Amino acid sequence: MIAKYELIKEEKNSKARLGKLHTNYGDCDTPMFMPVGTRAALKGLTIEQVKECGSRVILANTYHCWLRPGEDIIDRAGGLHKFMNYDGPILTDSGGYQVFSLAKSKDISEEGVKFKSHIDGSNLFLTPEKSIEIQNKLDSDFAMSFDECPPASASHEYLENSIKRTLRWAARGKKAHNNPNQALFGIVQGGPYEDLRKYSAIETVKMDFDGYSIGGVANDGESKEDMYKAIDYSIPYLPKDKVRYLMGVGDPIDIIEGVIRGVDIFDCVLPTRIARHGQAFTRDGKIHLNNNKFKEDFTPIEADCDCYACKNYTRAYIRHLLNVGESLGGSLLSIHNIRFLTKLTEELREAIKNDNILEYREEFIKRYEKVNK
RNA sequence: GCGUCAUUGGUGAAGUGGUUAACACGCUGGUUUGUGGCACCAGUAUGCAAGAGUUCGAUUCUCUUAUGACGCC
Repeated sequence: MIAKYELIKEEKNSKARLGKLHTNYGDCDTPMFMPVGTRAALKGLTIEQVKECGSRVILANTYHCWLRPGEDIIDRAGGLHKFMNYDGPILTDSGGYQVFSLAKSKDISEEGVKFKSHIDGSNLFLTPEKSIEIQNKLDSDFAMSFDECPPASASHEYLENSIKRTLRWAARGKKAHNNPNQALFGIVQGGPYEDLRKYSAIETVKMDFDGYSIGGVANDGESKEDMYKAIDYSIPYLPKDKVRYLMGVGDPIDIIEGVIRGVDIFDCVLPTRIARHGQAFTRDGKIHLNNNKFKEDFTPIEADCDCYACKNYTRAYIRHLLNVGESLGGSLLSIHNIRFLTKLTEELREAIKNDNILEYREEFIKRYEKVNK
């Protein structure tokens, strides 16, 4: 069975929506945040710890799994779920982002993208068909079309060609797709331009995918305004009965803004990455737990947080772990940060039910940005 | 007791008779948005053992003292 989205309720004062994703591995309430396990692992966490954070879908990366250990090995292991011991839903990225983020030199042609492995420099060639074939074997529940993820600085002219090629790639990928248990998403591109987003969205929807992603946001210093424009210009053309996924976004305020604009699911490396670098999300803004001022702070990261780290450890201890380079520090902070974002989406769902999401946003931002300033 | 050599920031250390004393670690801030990450960026010695002298000018030359290493009675 292919995962299916069910729209439950639309919030009265915004475009926010409450929904449910029915998958082979259980239902997921949306809006939802998905943590990222790039190489079929959430850095530093066991699968039990990830589950305890309240997250449902885990994202794994096609490019990284393709290079190591290789999709055939994962296939023989029984697919990603068995391989990484996760009995919940898994989403795989197409590799399009890696082409953008880690290939120093790349050769984009109609056929696909030629670039060099970040591991050994060997020549790689990724095509829409290849990306889908790998994802089919990985056996994720959600697969992404292979797209071009252009930089935020890309011109209107460049993007116009790029989104058209991405559309052709989407069609090829859809044709190649062959896994009856896997949903396939199309990706809307077009930078911050209304005409391009509209065109990309309409044409992608014509191909009738199982869900729609909004891509190309939050790249290399794109402004918040441009990100919100990208969402606002894409959403109106997406069907209500399909799930909407804003790729790569995970700053708490961006999640709130995304939900209000009609986005259902998000993923981001932010909670785990900043955790490994010593930072924690809190209601009162982001804090640097490796700061000297926490040296003798024997309180939890957040007093009223129900995560494993907050229930059992103090700021001073976590600071110590970070300070001496014990990976447990990053693990505990990852748990807290993932829990923070899943809790945020729980509250957003509640706000949608109560039709007071705009008030929720106001109060959240007021508190979140107060202490930071 | 005598002789030789050393003494530079929190640490390991480069270095020069003349505007801001290299670099590394540490420390202190910050950055991070479909994860190439124990990453990245920035700041961090008004002072070169102490005192005196030579000099226009000394951390760099000279002397004395202190401390240390090695060698000799």
